[in-house]
Parts: sequence; C-alpha cells; structure tokens
Amino acid sequence: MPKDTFNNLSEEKKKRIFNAAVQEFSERRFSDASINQIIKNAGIPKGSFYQYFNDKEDIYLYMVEEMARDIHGIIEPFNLDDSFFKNVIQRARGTIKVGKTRPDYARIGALTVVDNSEFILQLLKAGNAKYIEIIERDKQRGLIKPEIDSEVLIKMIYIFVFNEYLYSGLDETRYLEKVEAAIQMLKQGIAANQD
Amino acid sequence: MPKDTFNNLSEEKKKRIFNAAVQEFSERRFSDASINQIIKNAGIPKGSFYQYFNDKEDIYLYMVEEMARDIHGIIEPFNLDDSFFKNVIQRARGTIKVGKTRPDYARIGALTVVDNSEFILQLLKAGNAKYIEIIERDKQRGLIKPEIDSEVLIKMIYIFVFNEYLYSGLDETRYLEKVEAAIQMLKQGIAANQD
DNA sequence: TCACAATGTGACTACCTGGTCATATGACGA
DNA sequence: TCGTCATATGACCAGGTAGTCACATTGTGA
Repeated sequence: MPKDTFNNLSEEKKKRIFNAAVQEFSERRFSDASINQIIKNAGIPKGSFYQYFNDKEDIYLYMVEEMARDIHGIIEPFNLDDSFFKNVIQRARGTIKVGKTRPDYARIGALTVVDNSEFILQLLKAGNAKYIEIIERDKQRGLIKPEIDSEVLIKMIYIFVFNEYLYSGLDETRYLEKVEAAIQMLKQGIAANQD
Repeated sequence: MPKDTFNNLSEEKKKRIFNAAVQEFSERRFSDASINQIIKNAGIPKGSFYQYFNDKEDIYLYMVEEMARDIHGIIEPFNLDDSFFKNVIQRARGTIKVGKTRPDYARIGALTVVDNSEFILQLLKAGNAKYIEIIERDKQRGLIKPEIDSEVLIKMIYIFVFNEYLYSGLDETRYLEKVEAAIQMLKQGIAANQD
C-alpha cells in the first residue's frame, strides 16, 4: 500500500509514476524490473520513491489495482451463470480487447507466467480462486466430469493462455485461434477413438 | 562450443567446472545465472573461464550435452511405436527417475519454462520437434484427431509438466498424479456430456 | 639452455542494483 | 517573524554483473 505522502501527490504526478511503473513492468517481469528504471521513467528522485512506496511489491500492487480500475469498462466481469469454458473464452477475448488498447497491460499479465517469485505466485493463486469456484460449480451442474482436478485444469489453461500471449499475442487472430484450440482440446479431448 | 583450451584440461578439472555449472543453472534460470558464481563454485579465475568458453550460452550448451550423456542410461529413449500419450507419460516418469538421483538436472530442465530469453526459446523449440513428429504420426494412425494443433498440444503439455515439477516436483507421487491427470484431461476431455 | 608459444591469473573497468540518510526546501500555525 | 514539521533530493554505500588485459607461469621443441 502506498504511503500517505504518495496519496497527497497531485493527480498528474501520481499518473506519471503509474505510467512509469507500467512501462517498466511491461518490459520486464516483476523479478527483473528495476526501481531505478521506474524513477528514471517518472523523473523523480530515488529518495522520493521510498517516501511514496515501501518497495517494489508495494508499487506493483498499486499499479495492478489502478489497472484493474482502468480496464473495468473494457473487460466483461465473470458471468457466474455461464460455463467455465465460456468464461475462459470470454476472458481470452477480454485479454485481446485489452491488448488492443493497452498492450502494455496485457503484457504485464502475461509476464507473470515466467515469474516464479513467491510474491507473484501468491498473487496468481488468489486470482485463480474464482475460476476454481466456477469449475466446482460446473461439476455439480454436470458440465464437467467430477473426477477432474480443478487445480490442474486452471493451471494448464492459465499458463497456456499467458504463455501464448507472450509469444504470439501481437497477432490477435492467431492468438485467439490458439486459445480456442487449447480449450477445445481440454473440452473434448484429443483422442480419436472415444472409449 | 568450448574452446580447445577447455578440451585439453584434465578430466578432474573439466568435471569440476561442469559441476559448478550444474549447481548454478539448477539454482537460477539461464537468464539469471551468473558466470561469477560458476567460477566461484569451480574455483577457477575469471580469466580462465573466458579462455575456456565464449560466454554463458557456451557453457550452458556444453553442460546440456554432458547431462544428456549422463542420463542416457537412466531415461528411456523415444519409442516410436508407442502412442504420443505413452511417450509423454514415459518421459514424465523419466523426469522423476532423473529427479531422484539428480534433482539438479531435473530442475535445470524445469527452469527453462520460466525463461523467455531467445536462446532458451530456440533450445526448447528444437527439443519439441521430435514430439511434433510423433503427434503427426498418431494422427495418421487414427489415434489423435486430425484437426488437433500439434504445436498447441505439445506446448500445453510441456509447460505444464515442467511448471508442475518446479513447484511440486519434490513430492514425486503427487507430481506423477498431476501429470497423469493433465494427460488424461487432454486425452479424453473434461466435458461430461460428450457430443 | 634458451626462446617462444600456450595457458593461468586477478586486478581493473564500466555498469548495474536496492536502500539510506544528511541536508535542503517549503508550508503552515503561533 | 520564527519554529516546527512534512516532504524533496541526490550523493553515497555495499554489493552485484560481464568482460578485458597486462603480466606471470608453465610447457615444449630446437
């Protein structure tokens, strides 16, 4: 959580610092991102940074919250009545939509997939909790086989969706094709002879 | 490719350097690994390293080749008559077998999944080529649906298998369960009502 | 024995990192 | 006008990185 000194700043300066963070965290994963680079981008002195934030985690969390607020209008929220499949595809479409206007935002998300720091892992775990719920509900609704391991399922999708975005996200058509192919595979299976 | 000066070294010294590389690359992914750390582990001066290798990529490739030679006896090679599924599970079992005697080797492989440097990406692409072949063959044999995107399939499995190893690889039973769950999902699908 | 080539060596350069802290500045109330 | 307090600032510290290079040592063949 940013310190009071940060909250008292002018909107312009807060925005400048936010933009600087977005720039850095979209170029390098959290673990590799540099505070020095952020202050350089923002044009603020080193000392000020530590007057505003405790550390890198602090500004990252602030940035994520701001981003969430920003894309609130673009991305559709979870639809709890829809199936897990629909929600995932919806989300993939959302990622593309975001990627069109804010490729930096989308890349920040995608970069989490190649970060194995404890901080990022915890963040992801929290973010996936909602999906786990939906999967469990779909099991009860008879849409998903009850013996399926929800954690494995969401993990497979999550890391694929973001990994793919990292490498082919710029080509939107191709990206959506790949994601849909992946989901179709998981949905219907790849074996030709159903037994 | 190591320089001649390296090849002329005593087996003992070569082994010491190899071990030092294994230690470093099993603790940090390629991008984060430090040459300084390797020479420290090996007990050789900085200047010597550059007399033996061109750079970090050079020693990494050497290490990978040596490792491949080393686990040749442990891991079973591709069985071209077996299905893709069997080959993947075989490979996962192989990873576990290797992990038992050489957890460092297994971790070096697993760390590739969180490395998005061009160097590692190329290495992985080359390594997956054989699997692509097997998938294509299974399509012709009628074991895999012909419309399946081979690249998506192998990518999903690859990143899942290594990602999972990175986080639960130490618990072998759990790890194998997760991998088998993942493969089963892909094989038969997760949808309850087949249509 | 001598000369020359191959190899060993670590101090050094240039550059990066996160974090601290003494000092400077400016605002605000008495 | 003065004192106090919040905030701004960048020099500085300790530690890390990759790569170079002048010099020392060793080996080898004449």
